[in-house]
Amino acid sequence: MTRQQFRRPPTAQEAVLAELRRAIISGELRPGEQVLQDALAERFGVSRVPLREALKILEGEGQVIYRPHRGYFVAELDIDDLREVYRIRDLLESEAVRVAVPKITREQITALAEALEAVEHASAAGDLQMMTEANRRFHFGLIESAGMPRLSRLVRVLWDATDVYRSLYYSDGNHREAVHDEHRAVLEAVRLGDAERAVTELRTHRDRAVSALERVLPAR
Amino acid sequence: MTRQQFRRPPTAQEAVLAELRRAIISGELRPGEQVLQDALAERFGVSRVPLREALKILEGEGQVIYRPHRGYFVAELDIDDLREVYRIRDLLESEAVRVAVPKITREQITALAEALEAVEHASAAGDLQMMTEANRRFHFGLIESAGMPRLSRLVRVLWDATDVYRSLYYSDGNHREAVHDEHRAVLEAVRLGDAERAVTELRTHRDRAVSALERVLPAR
DNA sequence: CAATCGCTCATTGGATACAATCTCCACCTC
DNA sequence: GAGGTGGAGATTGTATCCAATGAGCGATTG
Repeated sequence: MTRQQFRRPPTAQEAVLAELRRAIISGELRPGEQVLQDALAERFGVSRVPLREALKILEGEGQVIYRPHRGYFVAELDIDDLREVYRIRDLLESEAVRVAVPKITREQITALAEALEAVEHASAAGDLQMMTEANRRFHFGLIESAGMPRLSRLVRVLWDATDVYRSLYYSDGNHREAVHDEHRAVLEAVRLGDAERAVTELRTHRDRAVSALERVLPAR
Repeated sequence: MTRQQFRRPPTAQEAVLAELRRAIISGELRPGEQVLQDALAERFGVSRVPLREALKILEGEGQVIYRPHRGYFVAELDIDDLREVYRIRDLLESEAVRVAVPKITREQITALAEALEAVEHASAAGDLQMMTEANRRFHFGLIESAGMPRLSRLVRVLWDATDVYRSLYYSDGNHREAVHDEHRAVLEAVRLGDAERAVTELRTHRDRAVSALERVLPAR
């Protein structure tokens, strides 16, 4: 028997947290909007207690802003914020790649290749959700090979903060094409064991996304 | 009238959060120990609800580990963790300094000089608590001059994670002397507008602390 | 005697109820 | 009419109570 993954969320707070993330990424909860606890709790079928605990986690990640006695508000990200997030990602991800490439294993490279293919398949099938997911597998497969758990965690939070914009970027077919080429270039550099090359390719990859988004977003 | 600062914590969770931080830094709550909610809530004179919300914040910062249905445990930091934290600090703080130095103002430099003096006075007076506080003013005065709020926030969390060890380091008079010299070197480089020099001096400053701590900590 | 089962108790998770605070707007004052 | 004042209602903050889960341990069974 292939062990069944049976992943029920063990607590309501975790289930709510997952739902909140989804709602924020999907835009159901819009930037700047107040999170009305009574309404949301009722919608999720839980009381306000687990909802508030989930919100505290999001507060720590900067996804919502907390103002005492006023409540939680979905964080707004302007261009400057986006640039800062991507700049920090550059610093952290470059380090991760420099550490990871020299010690990456065959198996890990295989997993990267698999994720890369999954991205392209999902893209071709027009399944943006699955594409986003596979894209994470690709990038974090590489990053986590560095064996720096705290760094990986920070990068994950930075990705979460800009998830809204990522799907916006992917919705354009030309962007998706560019993404595929860039991924291949990264994987090739990793295969060759050329860390600096991988760092450069990843930087190109990110910079292209930022410039595209800069053209779409409000200037502050 | 010099406007009174009147800083009562507006909510119980914030008061509890501050107390928890203090308790963790001071070692009252020891690494690995379970945070017994009933006991702590009673000790702080609040119910478990605000306590749990404060713990969620600390969970997000990595100061406590949460295991569903089992509770919260004070995070343990071994040498490898310490090295990783300092490596990430290096990446982020170096960036902050490179951005900050070219655009730092006279007033901000004056504030740095003031903080530096406060560190030395507190050190001479043997007031480690005040020294720690002034030390933060010095370092974050510089970092925040970069005008990168998210980066500043990440660095703050990294500092918090190693606060326990920082006081350990300061408790040695020789270390405190070295700290003073290193601070002056940093400030001098900032005054000269030499960002790379400041980055190097800060790296020395950090590296010295890490090596000293490596000699004290358990090897994992 | 080893392994498993099932009970008990300590502890956490969550729902409900109530207290505290903020927002908003009608009203008053000058 | 500008500015301040004082509720009313909405919303958040916290205490209390009960349910759910997990750890420990003795009993049972092969």
